[in-house]
Amino acid sequence: MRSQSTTDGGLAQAVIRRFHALRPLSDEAVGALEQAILEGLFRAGPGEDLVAEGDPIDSVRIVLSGWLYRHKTLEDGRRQIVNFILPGETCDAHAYLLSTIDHSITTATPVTYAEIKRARFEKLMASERTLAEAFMCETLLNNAIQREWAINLGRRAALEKVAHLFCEIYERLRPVGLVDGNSCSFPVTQMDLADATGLSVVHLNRTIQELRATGLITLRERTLTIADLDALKSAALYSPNYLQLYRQV
Amino acid sequence: MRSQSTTDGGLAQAVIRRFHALRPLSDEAVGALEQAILEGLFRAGPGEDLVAEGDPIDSVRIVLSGWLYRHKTLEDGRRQIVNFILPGETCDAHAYLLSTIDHSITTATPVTYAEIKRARFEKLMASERTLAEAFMCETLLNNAIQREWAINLGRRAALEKVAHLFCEIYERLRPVGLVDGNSCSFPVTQMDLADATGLSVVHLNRTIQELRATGLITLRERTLTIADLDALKSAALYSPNYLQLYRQV
DNA sequence: TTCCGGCATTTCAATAGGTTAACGAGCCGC
DNA sequence: GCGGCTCGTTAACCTATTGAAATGCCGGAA
Repeated sequence: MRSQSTTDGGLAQAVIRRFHALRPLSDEAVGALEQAILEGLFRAGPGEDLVAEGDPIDSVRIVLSGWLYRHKTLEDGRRQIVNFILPGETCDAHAYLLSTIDHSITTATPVTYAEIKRARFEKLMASERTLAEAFMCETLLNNAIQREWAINLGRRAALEKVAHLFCEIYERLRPVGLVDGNSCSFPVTQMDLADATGLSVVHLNRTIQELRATGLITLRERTLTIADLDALKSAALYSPNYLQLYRQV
Repeated sequence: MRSQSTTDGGLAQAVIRRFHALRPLSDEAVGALEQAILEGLFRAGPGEDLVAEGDPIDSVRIVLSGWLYRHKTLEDGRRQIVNFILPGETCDAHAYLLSTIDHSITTATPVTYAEIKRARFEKLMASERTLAEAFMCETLLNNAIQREWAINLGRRAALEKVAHLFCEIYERLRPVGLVDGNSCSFPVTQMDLADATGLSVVHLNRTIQELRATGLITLRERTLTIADLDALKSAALYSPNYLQLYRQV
């Protein structure tokens, strides 16, 4: 199912815009990145493992369209989604330095991505300073998000967890132009959502009902609509600090 | 209380050994790092904030002795410790790229650390390739640990959580020579432990009693002793993959 | 059209973990 | 030596969340 693709579709533009928001890029950097992306386009269907825990890594992937998630599984099957990877985001900016990877990456939807081989990537980093900084910021941002997930999983109540996740995803989709008014695509099952928030499917479902009942959100046909973002944020005890990198957007 | 220090004490050696385990360092890199460390030694007492959420950052800190923790707090006071920082580890390898930091860093014990100013650090990175890679690995390892904490907080049961934390800390102290047989220093209060595992203090206490009762651990006078590491790991559903960087130790 | 599998939903009983409160030990300043 | 702190511990009670199981919906394959 995974296949090389030759279509472009201007998708690279959104990626570049987001990178630019992370860190100002020089014109040369933009050109070089764009070229590298267009040279290695691939597609994958939904439910495919791009990376499995324990794999060695030798390239960097940038997502042009579609959702993926990082996850880990315990021996007995309990699964935790530790993060989502959204369009414009990077899978493993420097992970080739590690011998093997500690988690799996699976597509939640059909995905288009660009793959840059390690050697090529390192050359890019060496020649384009602003690009190297942008990828560094990408990694740091990832880190910050991961920390916020820790407090989400450890200290927030069920309703707050789910509300917080909705707020975060919405804010992360914004800089790539994937929010439309107060709604955005939200193509994951409730089982995935449960595994991302550390809840059981049953309780996650109840929690979503509750969010619907209070009129905070609508979630239907894979589309999330947030009636009142401020109200949702307040219900989630959401603090925007950790996504500050996007401030320039 | 925070004060510049001029004592050396050979502490830098442990740091260097650990870095070397992360990534092989050239002799020049070792020398340069050692010098940078010795030029900026500081001390802090217990319970001091080295970094507060929202601060701008303009230096890198390497811990020579003592424990710290990263934490975030919700408006209503709920707190989550998102990670510990142990001797030999680095506070914020590249964080100066971000405008402000998303979490606080507080000392749990008296701490000795080296502070390297941004300009100095960047020069080091530019001139010593192996050192730059080592710091990169440090950041990636941090990331991996953070992901493991996500599954710990989201999917493990109380006993597993605490057991897992014990295993992880033990394994992280090992490469810096801070484990002595089957025990190591463990200088944090049960309240801290509760905030690290996402439990209430009361339940954390109950859980520790249980671990004691089953003979898996002893925790007395700030010292943790692990009777049977394999048994503890198995109780924790511990998988060592995510700390693989230390494999060479 | 029919069957099937994935997904959302609901119900109900069971429980892991939270909350509140109280007590004792050790330690510090006075 | 006396309060007043922090920290660990225990008890009793309570609830948020889990787990198992059944139902209905929908879209795809035959």
